[in-house]
Amino acid sequence: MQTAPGQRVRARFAPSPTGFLHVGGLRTALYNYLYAKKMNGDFIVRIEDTDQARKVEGADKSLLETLEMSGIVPDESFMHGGNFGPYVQSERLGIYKQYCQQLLEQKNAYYCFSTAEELEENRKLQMKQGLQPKYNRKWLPEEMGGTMPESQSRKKLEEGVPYVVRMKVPDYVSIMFEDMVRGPVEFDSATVDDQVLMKSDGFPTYHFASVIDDHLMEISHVIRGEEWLSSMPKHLLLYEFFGWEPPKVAHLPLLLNPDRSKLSKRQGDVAVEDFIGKGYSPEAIINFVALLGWNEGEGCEREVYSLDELKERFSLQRVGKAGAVFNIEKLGWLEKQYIKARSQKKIIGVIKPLLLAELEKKSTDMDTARITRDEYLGQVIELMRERVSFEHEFISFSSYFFFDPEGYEEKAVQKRWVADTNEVLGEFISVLEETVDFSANNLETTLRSFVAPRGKKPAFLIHPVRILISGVGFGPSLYHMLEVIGRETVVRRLKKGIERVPAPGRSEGGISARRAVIRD
RNA sequence: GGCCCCAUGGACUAGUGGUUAGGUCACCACCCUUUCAAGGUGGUAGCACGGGUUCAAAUCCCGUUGGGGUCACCA
Repeated sequence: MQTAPGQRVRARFAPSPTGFLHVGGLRTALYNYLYAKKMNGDFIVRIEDTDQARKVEGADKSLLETLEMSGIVPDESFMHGGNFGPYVQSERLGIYKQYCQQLLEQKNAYYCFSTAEELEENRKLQMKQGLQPKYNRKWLPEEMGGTMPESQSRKKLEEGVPYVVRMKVPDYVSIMFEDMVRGPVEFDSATVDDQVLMKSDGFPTYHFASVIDDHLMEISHVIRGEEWLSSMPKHLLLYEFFGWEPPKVAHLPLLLNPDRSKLSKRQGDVAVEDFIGKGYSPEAIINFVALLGWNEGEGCEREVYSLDELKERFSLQRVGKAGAVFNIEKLGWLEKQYIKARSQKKIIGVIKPLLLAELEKKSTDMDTARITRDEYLGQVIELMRERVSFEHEFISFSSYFFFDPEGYEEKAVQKRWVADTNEVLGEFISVLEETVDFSANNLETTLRSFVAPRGKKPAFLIHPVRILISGVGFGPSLYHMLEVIGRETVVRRLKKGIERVPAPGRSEGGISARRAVIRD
């Protein structure tokens, strides 16, 4: 995809600041960014805040922050309001007004004084007749072929009657263009309504402002969601009115809900921040979203990409046409891949603050004389990294590395305890107390040689020990777990545990009595 | 409803006239194993339908069906 020499690729992401960035927006931003970077071009962000009613305070800032956190950084920003930031349409009102005037003079646009009621009535009537609702041209000024005398129009203007400016769409013109992902697309201008360009509050509509800005900002490629495809004719007509060359366009397939409708809140989380909050990392989200509609093709079986790798490999030709369901199953898998690949140092950086906060709340068993906190954390991470999907699970799933278990998982106890379990366990505790070499290796030998003469299998002890130490029936290799936790804590927990979990049959109440004890 | 877009297993997709239709997630089984994972091996499951064109169609054309988008002084 070569561009003419001297014609720099410039792509843009143009969100409206009405809330948090959602994943569809993130993907649009990402594709724009990737394409620009791939082509050695510029990526810019433009805030489209022309709807004063829907504008949300601070949304622009949060949008930018989320993008930045994901590694998508605009190439241009400029000083306004005392800060550097992206282009903002509400600060460019004069420009739109000026171009609107030009269209008015060229008679490509006209004043429209119709009231909301009139428009509504007209719409209803047309719908009733089975027609596509469109502006009724009978209301046009006389000189534009309508019925409103010029004098009346001028009078209303002078009197300050509210008005909007509409573009005059020519009749029956075929509008064709080449979409970079969809190929040739054709519309008939007869199906295009006289779009409002300037609203009565003096703000431009999206269609008008974005065309002007794309031209003024020398945007070479407009990459946006498919929901904009049907407004292409309006935009193309505007370019023609101004005599400007339109940018190349690519309409991206939509991101879908599980029911295949356009991705929306209601059916689950859509804000990027929601996913971040749940523990998904920006890298995984970017990776995931990049693959929703794009792939390398040619038998490439790769699934994990960093942002830099995407920058290198992305291309618009490899963007698909069909909508893609945003299904988080695969995102979870990706997150796990990233955790496995992440450096220990980086994980410690994230979970150490979490851990310290936890340690504030409860007293810990961590023997800081024996080992430093970071070393200890490092060992825990090493043991747990294959078993967690999120960084925060390092804390929640391995709390027993830091605190005594608060109880013992009932199901596991029932499954692993038999009549003489506690008896054998008691003897084994004494052995552990005497064990100097508390390494995983030696612990394994010790346990095996302890159990063999008693006619038991290692599992006979392994499971109960695990449960008394951790409270749960799953976790890393027992021997390694014991080594990390350390002898003192191990022995203490076992001694305490053996009192709390009586062997079956010993207590009168059987299972229910045991339950009571366990919940103690 | 008008206009526009789309159509490979449950999800994401490879495939551009000749393939036993490939990969990833999920799912199932087995192996490994002290649990849970991870890993390994294998498996269930797909070209929406109907016509053409062609020696040959998932692939090209037409139609049907299905899905989606859009028809605001919202973007």
